[in-house]
Amino acid sequence: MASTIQQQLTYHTKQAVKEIYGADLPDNQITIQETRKEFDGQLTVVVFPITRFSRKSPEATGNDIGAYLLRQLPELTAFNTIKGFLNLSLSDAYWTSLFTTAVMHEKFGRFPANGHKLMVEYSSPNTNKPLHLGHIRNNLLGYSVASILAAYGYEVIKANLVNDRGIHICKSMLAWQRWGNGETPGTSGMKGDHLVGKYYVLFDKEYKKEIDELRAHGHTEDDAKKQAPIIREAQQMLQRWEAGDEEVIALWKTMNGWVYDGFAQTYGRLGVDFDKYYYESDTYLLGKDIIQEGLEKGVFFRKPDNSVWIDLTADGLDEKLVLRGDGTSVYITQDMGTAQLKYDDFGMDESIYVVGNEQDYHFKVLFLILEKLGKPWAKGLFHLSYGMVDLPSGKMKSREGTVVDADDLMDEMVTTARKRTEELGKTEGLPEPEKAALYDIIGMGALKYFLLKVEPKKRLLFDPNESIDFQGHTGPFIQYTHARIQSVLTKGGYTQQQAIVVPEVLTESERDLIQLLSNYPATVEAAAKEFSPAYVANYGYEVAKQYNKFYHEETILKASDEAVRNFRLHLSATTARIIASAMALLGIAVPDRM
RNA sequence: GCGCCAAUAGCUCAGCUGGAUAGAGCAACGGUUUUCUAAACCGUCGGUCUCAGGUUCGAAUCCUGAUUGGCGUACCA
Repeated sequence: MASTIQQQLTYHTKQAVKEIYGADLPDNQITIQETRKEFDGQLTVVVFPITRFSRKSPEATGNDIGAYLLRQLPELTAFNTIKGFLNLSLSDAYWTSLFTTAVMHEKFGRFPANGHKLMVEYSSPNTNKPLHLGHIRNNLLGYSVASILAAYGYEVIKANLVNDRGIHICKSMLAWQRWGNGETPGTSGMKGDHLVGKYYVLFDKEYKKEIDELRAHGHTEDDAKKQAPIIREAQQMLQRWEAGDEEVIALWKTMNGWVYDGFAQTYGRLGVDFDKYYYESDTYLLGKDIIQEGLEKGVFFRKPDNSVWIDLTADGLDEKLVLRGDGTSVYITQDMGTAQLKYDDFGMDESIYVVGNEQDYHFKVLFLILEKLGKPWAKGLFHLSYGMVDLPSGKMKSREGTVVDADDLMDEMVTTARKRTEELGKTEGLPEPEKAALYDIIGMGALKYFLLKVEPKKRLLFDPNESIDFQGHTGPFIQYTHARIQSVLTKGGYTQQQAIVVPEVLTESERDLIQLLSNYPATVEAAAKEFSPAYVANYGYEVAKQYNKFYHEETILKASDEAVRNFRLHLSATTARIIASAMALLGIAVPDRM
């Protein structure tokens, strides 16, 4: 692959410093950035670091280097130095050639396979309640990061570790047994996960009531929480589950089945999928052989009560329990075992856990332990920690019913999309099924973009009273730009096969658009390295915005010159393709009309 | 107490490994359509980048300390 203009500029700037000032300029001293709009040129070399070697003013140095570069690089047409910034103008021939040889290419922005395998574990729901807005963020992040890494050349495995057992599941089961009267999704008309969630909430109500009663009779809060009859019953149910009690297992299977049906619907609407499911009911006993291994290696130690610990105080952390005195697992025991299992199954080079930032400490400890155990794959583990989605009233809590339900929110988004679109009269004459599909694309696009445009680690505020926007820096804005381009292409009779003719001279908005489009691969790369879909989201917005500017400034179909018309159609088509490609990395569909 | 994370316009957010006068959107106000989709475009208004020091030719960005907020520090998951 030919070297980029940035690489050439770096090289020749070094040469210039060597020839003119007789000094070696280290690579990290060379900064090349895009020229700010208010100045002439497209690329800028920052000359301050060079003045150390030139012993001249920034302006004089810039002029020296600029003159040298102008002689060496035929792509350059002019330069100017302002306050220590050497602004370079590249010829229109350079930009059009960049466009036809690279940007226009079908696979522009997709990297060749790099031979590395990577797992993204995300979603990982509990099967005792429906998904809420926080889960949507998790799912979209996981799906998008997986797509971005695949585009960057990884072989990606999407995994979902389902938390399908434990005391929280037994709570729903017990409440259903007690108050359900045999209610099923079929008899109630409720989506399975919502039905099960209803009983989880009922359990909690009863539990709270019992706690209050006990406290009224003089128990301490801690004691009341342990002694409440209903929680004891749930614990007994968990023991029966672990003992393989047929009745409990049957109920567990039935109710989990309802939940899975519900989740499948929600996942389908979200457009996320998985290559591999792990179930905690299969993995919760794993990890004990690793405990043994750690004891033998002297990484772990046993306390008199028979519990097993690791001392991480030397690493600035605490002592951490890894196995209970009675020999049963804790959370981290399972996670050690599951990490080993996943590696044994796939042998991946890297493994990303998409989990909320409340578990930062847990993963820090987990990764450190695996490293101390000498697992060669431990250094490939990464916790993609994201911020919680908060409501104005604070954190969402399923037990207390203060959540924004995933299904409700999606319904609302699609309904709003329908309303907005019909107000604008955009879909008159369209058959109903097509309308419905379009509203789904727009509503989901608004929601997904809203969640993905924000840097993952930042927490997100969602105000249910303020609807998610459809104008400005939003998904629908980008979708609209795509639809608008498709409309122009259709009217212009454009086909991809048409040979491209390039004009001699570009307008500023054409040049800016080409330059922006040419940044697509670098954006994908940055997003992949930082595991941040936000880069791609914001890039898509920039492209749409720049295209709209171009669209308003120039006429396409009625361009005076046939070559210009042809070129602008190709430029539009390429813009649409890159928008569609970038949005696909976010799991956002783009319509051909809206 | 200790640890991790965040703090940028009234609100929601960008700002890449330090680089020019800190940028978008929303909200408010004004303008643009007999011409390719006005979910658009252009303009006005809006900032002591939480504070105080430090490093540097240069700091929203790096370092130290404080303040505020979130999370964690469970033999819960």
